[in-house]
Amino acid sequence: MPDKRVTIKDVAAHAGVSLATASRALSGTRPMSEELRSRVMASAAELNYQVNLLGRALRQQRHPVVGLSVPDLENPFFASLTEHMSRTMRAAGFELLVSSAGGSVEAEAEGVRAFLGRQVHAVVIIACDEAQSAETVQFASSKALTIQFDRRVEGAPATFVGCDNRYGMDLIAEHILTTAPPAKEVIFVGAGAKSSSARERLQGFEQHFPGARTMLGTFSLAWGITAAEQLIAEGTHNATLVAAADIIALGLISGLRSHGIRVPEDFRVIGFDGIGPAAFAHPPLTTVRQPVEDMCASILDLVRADSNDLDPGASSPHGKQVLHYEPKLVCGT
Amino acid sequence: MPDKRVTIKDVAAHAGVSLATASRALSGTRPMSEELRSRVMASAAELNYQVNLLGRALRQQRHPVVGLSVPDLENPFFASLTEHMSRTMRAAGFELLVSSAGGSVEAEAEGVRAFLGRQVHAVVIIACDEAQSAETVQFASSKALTIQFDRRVEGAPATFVGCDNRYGMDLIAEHILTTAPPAKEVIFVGAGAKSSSARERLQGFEQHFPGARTMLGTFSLAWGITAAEQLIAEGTHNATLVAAADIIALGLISGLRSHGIRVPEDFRVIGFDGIGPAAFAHPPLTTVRQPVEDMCASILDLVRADSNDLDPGASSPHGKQVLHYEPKLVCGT
DNA sequence: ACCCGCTCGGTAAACGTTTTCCGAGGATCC
DNA sequence: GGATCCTCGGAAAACGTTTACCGAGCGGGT
Repeated sequence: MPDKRVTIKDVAAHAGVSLATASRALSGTRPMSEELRSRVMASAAELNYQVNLLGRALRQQRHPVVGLSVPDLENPFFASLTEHMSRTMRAAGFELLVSSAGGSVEAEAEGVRAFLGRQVHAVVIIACDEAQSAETVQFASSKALTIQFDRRVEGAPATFVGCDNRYGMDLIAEHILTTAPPAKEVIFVGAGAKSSSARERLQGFEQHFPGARTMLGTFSLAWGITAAEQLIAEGTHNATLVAAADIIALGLISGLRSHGIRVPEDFRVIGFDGIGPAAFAHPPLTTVRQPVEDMCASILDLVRADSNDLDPGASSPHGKQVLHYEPKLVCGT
Repeated sequence: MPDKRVTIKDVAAHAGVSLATASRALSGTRPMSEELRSRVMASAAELNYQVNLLGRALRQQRHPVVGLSVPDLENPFFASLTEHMSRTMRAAGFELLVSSAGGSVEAEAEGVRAFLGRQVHAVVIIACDEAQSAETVQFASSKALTIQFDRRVEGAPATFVGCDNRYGMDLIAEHILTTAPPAKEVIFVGAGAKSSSARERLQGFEQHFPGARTMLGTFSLAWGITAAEQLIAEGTHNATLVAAADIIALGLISGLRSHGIRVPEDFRVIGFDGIGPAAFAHPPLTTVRQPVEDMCASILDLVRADSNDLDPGASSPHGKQVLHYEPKLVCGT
């Protein structure tokens, strides 16, 4: 049985002061006599008052909220990113609005529109589709500070924050070449070119292993399993599998092991991302871990910088900017 | 370079009509001459106008938004629930606000307060802690329609939607007794009693296997692995392991297999929840699947019913209500 | 000719805040 | 004792909408 709505007007009346005084007492905007302040506070507590953030945001013309659009929460990497963003933003006094596109470009667009309609301070978007999400990113950029995260789309004037996928592949290649017999075949199990990360990881791999075999599917457990079965069906006995994401790598391992194949003795599997389950696998998956905390902190910095951007022109240019973070190799075996 | 803010006033001026007309043209509240309407629409498009939902919500005194508080997005079951809720609510015209507590009761409380401050239409909460979250649920109930999801707390006047954990355990027990040699030891690997689901599943198990061994940890992959190693260290060779959640079951399997133990030949593992990766495991994990879609639909119904609750007294009582949904057995092996 | 009712545009109030401006009262300084 | 400054409370405007109310125009029924 929800209360009747109680507004600051009720609090003011109950405490016998004006609206202005009540507002100042509650928000501490201006110093005031201790006696009055505590009287207002007491009234607020008694009436179970809670500020209406909509009214506040409307009046103040700012809304300490950032919207995060992710392609799909069922992907543990994105779920983890969301969790980290939530923590980071909350600690800095920003609320996080999350919208999952569920893989649909339309849902993504709708989610971002809802963010903008709610006057979010910034939009952080992990684009669904390198091509089709461009319009949405463009639109968001025209309305609010927009930051692309993890996946980049072409030609949008929005700062990008993500990890250096090429460098990650350098690390993986170096690891393979220094620890494995080069005679072993190296196969890339990646994802189709719908996202910049899929593309960059593939390109990074091809640069180090020109002519090597590549198998492309989606960023999912299911694809890893399918790829494993395909390899087994073909009679491949022994190889180093480089997965474009941990979730694929886990699928590969599951698929291989369920057919009695030993990992890492027969097949070696290497991942990318550094999600939690990878570390818990036995033996732990060798992967390159994205510095998620650093990237979130970087996004927070961008948001904060824009917050203080009340003197236009005096701060960082609003143009495109690319912030790459270096992943680190995490050796499991 | 974000636009100057463009309001409906600008659109009205540009189209040469009054605010009221502009508003009516855009929202279609009242029929009007086609010529005027299209002129307003054209102006809005040209100016790249987008409605300010804060102003609208303030005026209309309703905000088609529901807030969802989850304990931890890194748990794939909750991530999946979130994904489903997002889809369900979006399709019905409600926006979903997500807050992850990251396991912290304080963060949970803060998130819910933020929801309420934003005048959400309803709060859906998966409580972090059966005891400590009670206050938060109570508070939410006093301010808005509040629905407890999956985990219940004591004595809060909020409707509960979740699956029938006892019945799920009935299904599992029946499955075990009809398909396995009863001589095999049955062990429960669950989670501590911080949540109603952990408790109910444990109690359901104990009812069917009185005196059987129970090991309690957390709802996590790590705990599954730890438990597996503990069993191996103790020299257990052969048993049926009933996990309180798929995520624990997957940890068990991973832990067992990495020591060369065959599943399901040596150890049989059964899960609970029906998350995606369980189905993709090889062989697929036997588990009971929670009817997530039905539960989300049920929540939507509750939210909608309350939406139409403009004639107070004529509709469903706002009192406590418990909606149990029956999970279904999904046989992997 | 008159009135009724309908259509459709505008004016202004309202939603819950914050904040600017004003003014009353008191202290301080010459 | 007056001028000046500071402190602190209140009245009212503003944020961007929607919507209740009003009124003008007009067609049609008696």
